Amino acid sequence: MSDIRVRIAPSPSGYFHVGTARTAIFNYLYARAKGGKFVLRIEDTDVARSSKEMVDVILDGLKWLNVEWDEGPYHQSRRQDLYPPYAEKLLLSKRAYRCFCTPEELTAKREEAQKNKQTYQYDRKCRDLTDEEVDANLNQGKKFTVRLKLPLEGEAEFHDEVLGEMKKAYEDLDDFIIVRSDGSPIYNFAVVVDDILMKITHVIRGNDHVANTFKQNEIYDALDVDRPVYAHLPLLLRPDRSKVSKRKGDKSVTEYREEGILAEALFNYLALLGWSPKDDRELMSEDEIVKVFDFKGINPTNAIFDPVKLNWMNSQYVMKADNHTLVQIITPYLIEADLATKYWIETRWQWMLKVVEALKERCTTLKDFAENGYYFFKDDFEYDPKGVKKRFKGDDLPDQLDSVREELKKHYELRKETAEKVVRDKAEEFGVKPAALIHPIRLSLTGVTGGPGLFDIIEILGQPEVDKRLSRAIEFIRNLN
RNA sequence: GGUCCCAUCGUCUAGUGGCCUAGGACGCCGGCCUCUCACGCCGGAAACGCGGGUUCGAGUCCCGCUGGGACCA
Repeated sequence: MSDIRVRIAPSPSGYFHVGTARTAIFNYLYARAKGGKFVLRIEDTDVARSSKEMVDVILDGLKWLNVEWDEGPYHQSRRQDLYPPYAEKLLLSKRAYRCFCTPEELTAKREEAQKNKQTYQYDRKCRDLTDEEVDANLNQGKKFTVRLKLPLEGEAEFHDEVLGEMKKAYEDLDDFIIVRSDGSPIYNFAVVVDDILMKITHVIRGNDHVANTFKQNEIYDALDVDRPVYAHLPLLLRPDRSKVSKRKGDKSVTEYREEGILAEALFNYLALLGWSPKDDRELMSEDEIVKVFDFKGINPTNAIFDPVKLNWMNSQYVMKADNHTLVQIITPYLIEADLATKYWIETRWQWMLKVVEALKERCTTLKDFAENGYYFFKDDFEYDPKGVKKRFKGDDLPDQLDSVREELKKHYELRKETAEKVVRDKAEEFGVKPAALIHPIRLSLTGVTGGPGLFDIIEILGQPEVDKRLSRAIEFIRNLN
């Protein structure tokens, strides 16, 4: 057991970002790989977008992905009393100071700088106020913010496990605010205090936070607390190379889930985006990944999220999934598509296992089971027009099909071997290739030209259903002209 | 605009000075298998952004440029 403690600190927005999921996975993986603890903290100080429902979107998503946290969730909104003492401490040690500049003054200075094409920086006007001046301002009831006192020269630096040595000149950093005039903590300050209190040793997060890191380090230093180890992850990009985002319509974890992506597949795919086991393995279980997961395998380059590869990976997981499990997890999709009820499925479990077995290697997502295999549940489908044109032709066909139908009818228990023998024998009898019968029969039975092997379909459908569907098709073909 | 980061096939990546004639995976193309569709198998096209160095030797180290991204404004 190590003292390693990592965390994710998502802010709830009602949208579970794939980037958030990826960060969560990397933290989780690191904790598991190193025997540490994984803490969940909800940054819900933006009350407007932090309803219980919005928080649940994230909690449910994490649980679904099997990314279980060891501690939390802590809610930042309930921790507001914890920050002031730390600000007080910084004020006392003179590592921070009260700034009495008004928002108007500051805005004016910023605009002025902008007009002169200068980079705006706070001018540190209140940095060296005497105690008397401060008291005077306080007595007048003037509002103030708290700013951190930063070095004026030299370089801020830190080591990043992914990016290496990071440096930034202090002249590019200004005395930033850590506490607003209403006493509430600024993001960076709250994060640091929370991380200190939660004894976070490793901060693993997206590299969009590197700029924050320089500031946060200053807070750690001012507070005289050891800085954590940092690992900044590459960002997830869209195919147009911009950041994956809700606004641009990128799918959330919730949506992938609804579309029938398996949690294991998404986990696997996300773990391999920006991290590599350094060998040729791609399909890896969580356990396999945990065994070799390390910062060394993390790539610094931003990665494009490729839904096509995710789909491929998902199809691999679907194919390998256990049939019982599959029946269970596709049930909601069948119900949704109005193909069956829960009860109906439960009472035909053995039969469902066969359906799933026939379909699994042709389905990319769970939704596909309903979309590609509806004919196992409905018999009032239309015949695919292109199929009709190609397969429902020839004057002899109706009679031949009827002959096959009669022969099949002699077998109450229609096993696939039996069905195959009947069809092939009939083909020989008619002097045609088996395919000349097989294709029209498939179209008759399913309405489509593709799908599982015909004899598997016949066995699954069963005698009465096959007979019924063949009759319907024969009638249909006879009426074609 | 300022600051920081990044740079191998279209995409995800392996590669830490000679093992690279740059490997794997997705996707794409062709073939095999076959009752169709898939699966599977075999094969193919496809990359070190550019320019300078360093070195006997550079995808690998250094510099510049270009490109991309992020953060701040």
